[in-house]
Amino acid sequence: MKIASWNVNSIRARIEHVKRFLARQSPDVLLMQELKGEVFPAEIFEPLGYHSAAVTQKTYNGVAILSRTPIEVACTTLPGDAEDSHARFLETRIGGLRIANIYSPNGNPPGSDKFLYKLAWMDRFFIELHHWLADGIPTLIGGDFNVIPEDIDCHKPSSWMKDALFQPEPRQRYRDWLAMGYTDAFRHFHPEERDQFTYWDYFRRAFETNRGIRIDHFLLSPSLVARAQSCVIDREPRTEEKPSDHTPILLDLN
DNA sequence: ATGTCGCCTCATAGGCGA
Repeated sequence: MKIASWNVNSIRARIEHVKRFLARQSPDVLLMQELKGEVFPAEIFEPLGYHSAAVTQKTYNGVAILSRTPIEVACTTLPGDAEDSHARFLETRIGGLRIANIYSPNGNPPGSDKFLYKLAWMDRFFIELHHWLADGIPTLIGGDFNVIPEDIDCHKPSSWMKDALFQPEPRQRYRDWLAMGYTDAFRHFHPEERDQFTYWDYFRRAFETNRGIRIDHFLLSPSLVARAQSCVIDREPRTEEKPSDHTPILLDLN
């Protein structure tokens, strides 16, 4: 089972990119983030053999899942704050797995209300992860986590020191999730590998010079680790015309 | 501070979020 995750930075602007990715990689499941629009074009993907489920809002955020097999939607909001209307969370069941798609808050600049929202969102997600461990359903979480886990996950730590994605508080929360028992799939297969990124700024020729960060992740519950065969970053979509600033990660599961 | 995208509107330029 091949599962991919990709922050497309507007589904409308990236339809042709996504179609090319599906044709080339033929994933069984694709998680997408930052749809940036109220309407999700499910009709585009049906003829290509994909079921879909989406959580959207106007202008901002938005997450969707494509799957070759039917999707059962379990939850469309992150529990813990009834006032929270951001489209950032989609929990599903696909083929006996819990597959959750998240778009964790960016939180810039540090110290702002947006930063506090990021930390609160991550605290709420911790509680959800805790419940999921307890119920024993094999669980895969994928998405844009907006966290640079370790120094080797960015080209140059000093350039990210003032960025919300690199602050001690969100990084500690990500480590708490790992300490709870979840495995960062990419690091599981590439424990020491440097210069492996999923996001590059549009400016300053960041992609051409590989000055990026690794912020798109797959987390595996303990029961899934032995079933994971590989986890790689596919840089090809980032080389195309008018690309998203992110590129997909891919997980192969037995 | 800046660079570059994509979205939206008190819309064809500028603000916001990333």
